Amino acid sequence: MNSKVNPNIRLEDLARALKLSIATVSRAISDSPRVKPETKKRVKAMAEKMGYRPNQIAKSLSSGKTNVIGVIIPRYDEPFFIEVCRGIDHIARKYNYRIVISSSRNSYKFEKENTFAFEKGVVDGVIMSFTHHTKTFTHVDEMISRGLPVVLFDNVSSKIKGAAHVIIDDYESAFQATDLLIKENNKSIGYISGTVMKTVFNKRFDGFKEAHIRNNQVYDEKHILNCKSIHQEHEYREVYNFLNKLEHMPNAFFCSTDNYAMLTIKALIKLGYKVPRDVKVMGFGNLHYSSMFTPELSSVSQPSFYMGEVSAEILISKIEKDYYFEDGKDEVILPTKIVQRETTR
Amino acid sequence: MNSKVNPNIRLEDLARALKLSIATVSRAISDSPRVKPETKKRVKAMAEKMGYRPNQIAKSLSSGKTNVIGVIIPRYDEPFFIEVCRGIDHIARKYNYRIVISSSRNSYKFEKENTFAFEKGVVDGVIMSFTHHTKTFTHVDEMISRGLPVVLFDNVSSKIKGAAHVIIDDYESAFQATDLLIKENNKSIGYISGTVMKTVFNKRFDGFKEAHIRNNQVYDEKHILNCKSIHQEHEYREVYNFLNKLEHMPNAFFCSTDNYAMLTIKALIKLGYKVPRDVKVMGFGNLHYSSMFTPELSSVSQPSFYMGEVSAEILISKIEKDYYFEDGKDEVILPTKIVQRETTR
DNA sequence: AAAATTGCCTAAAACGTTTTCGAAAAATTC
DNA sequence: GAATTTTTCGAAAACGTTTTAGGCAATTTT
Repeated sequence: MNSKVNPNIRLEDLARALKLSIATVSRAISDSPRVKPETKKRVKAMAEKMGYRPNQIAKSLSSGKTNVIGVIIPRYDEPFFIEVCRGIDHIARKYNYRIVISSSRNSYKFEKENTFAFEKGVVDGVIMSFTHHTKTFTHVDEMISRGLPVVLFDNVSSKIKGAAHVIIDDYESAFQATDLLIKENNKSIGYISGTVMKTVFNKRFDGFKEAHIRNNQVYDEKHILNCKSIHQEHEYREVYNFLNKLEHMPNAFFCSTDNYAMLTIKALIKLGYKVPRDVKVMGFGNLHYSSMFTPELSSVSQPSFYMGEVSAEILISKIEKDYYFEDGKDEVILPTKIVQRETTR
Repeated sequence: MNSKVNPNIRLEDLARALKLSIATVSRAISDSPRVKPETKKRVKAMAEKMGYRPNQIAKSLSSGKTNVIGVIIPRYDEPFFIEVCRGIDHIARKYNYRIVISSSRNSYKFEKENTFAFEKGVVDGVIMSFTHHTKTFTHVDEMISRGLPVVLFDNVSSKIKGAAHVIIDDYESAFQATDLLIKENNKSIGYISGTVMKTVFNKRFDGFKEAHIRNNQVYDEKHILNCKSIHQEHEYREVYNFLNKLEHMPNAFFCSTDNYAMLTIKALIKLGYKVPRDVKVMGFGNLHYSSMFTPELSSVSQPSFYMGEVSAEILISKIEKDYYFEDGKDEVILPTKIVQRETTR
């Protein structure tokens, strides 16, 4: 069912028009040294004149390369992931790659589907971050064993060998943030986060605990919330109810996400507290709207755009130079930075 | 340079193992009625056993279909576009398509590049929204004339024939929003927006004006701001300075975007005004974080997700059924809804 | 002047499918 | 049991490239 309807011109048409062979035309187009400059000129002029555009599909089939990078993120509607994608895209373009973004819609099943879709020689490599439901990794192992370069970022797993990891030090960052809150004389600090299924959240909580231990301060279990809801509205109710039932309100909250920080602030205000006067709040992620929020949000700044850039650089070097990090060195840890704005002042 | 390294198995391997022809195996895999059920079973069992996965590239080359939809948006970091993409993706999956999202990074040059990349038989159709710098449309005309189905959404142009348009009635929506503000007894209303280059902004301003005319109310030219900046920070300064210099503060502002609404509120609060007590604010877009904002933002709700869904439905029907809207009927106008939350109470 | 080298080009195979055309086998009809 | 129809399968062309292997002419080396 090859629709002869669109009159796309092919190498063969150029060859005929120029009285050359297809091979020569192909080589001329791709600037091979094996064709004489004058001929190249002729070919290129004719290609321009006839409006020739190479058929990428045929190219891919023949060369085995697609110049496409597959990206799998847990969801589209989290600005962090979009920022990472922007970073990936930025580097991809630089090296003449395009990216295909797939969302797992927070489901292990869809994530697996996405990896299968990417296996089929449609992409040259894959950059991905796991959903927090992902506990087995055979789908990734399969990609790797088929020779597809893979780079993992953000929510990764150390169980996977043969893929590079690009992460931040969640533990250390959370430690620093909490340490700062403690040093600024907040005697009791709460922690608000999401599902305990997500390993990054656990690491952040570990950092939170460690900061308390090292400063000889104790936190109250009653001040810890791990939301179970998924939707914004429900999460807000959960946070609100939690805060509402507290007998004693902490001086500050460390939230594992800017989103939770915003919900927390909103609930605090509803409950009649002033932020930061009565309660201070520290977020995590430093999304671009953190600074638009009123009051402006203090946050652990995660280099999301840069994280995408680094992931893409590594992936492309894997693809092109067949260059693999040796074992143990395949982990890149990106620095974070605490940005103090109004909510902790 | 076909790397024999990955042992992907092909139809030929299946055929050999089953002592059948490639043709039969191909047909069995794709459930053609021309092969006996029993043979199908055998083929499918063997395919499963040997881990066969069809090569999509070869499939595309042969069939002339890629099952990929190209999406071009002005920028990644605007939640509205991401929402639209989610909608597109939702429908695309339903019909077994994948989407490739490209950002024009707010540049006409990149937009054109993106359309060229999509022309090359890599996609079956294109869904796009223009940057506000886009004034000529030959790149789109070229796609259409090559037989590539195109659907335009949001920021479109009526100059383009042969592409469907999916839009909201910016004029009417802005009219309704302003009308409501007037009816609720706001005697003077300001308007805060972005560059006048963007036609949707102009239409929204027209609606704003019309509501005044019909209600016999006048607005003050001094209360109109069209920001020229691009970056958040600068825009905020611009809004702040504008408000700061106002001799007389209006009772309410209609903002052409939720983003502007947030900046406006932030500036108002900084200047010591209470929202909504002193000044009311109405946004446009109803992004998912409008409700997380404190105070919660009133906004014209734009069905962004749905807009994506509709665009995808139209595109796919164009692709599959060769079904084209007849002239004049190729425009779908989606309804908006005013969501009153705290900032106008 | 013969031999070797270089520069420029071509024919044809290969990539892995789909699909057309047709043939053989099986089932049905007379 | 022959003729017809239906079912089932196979050979080969096609999709548009890249690349291998090689050929011919011009140039350089012996």
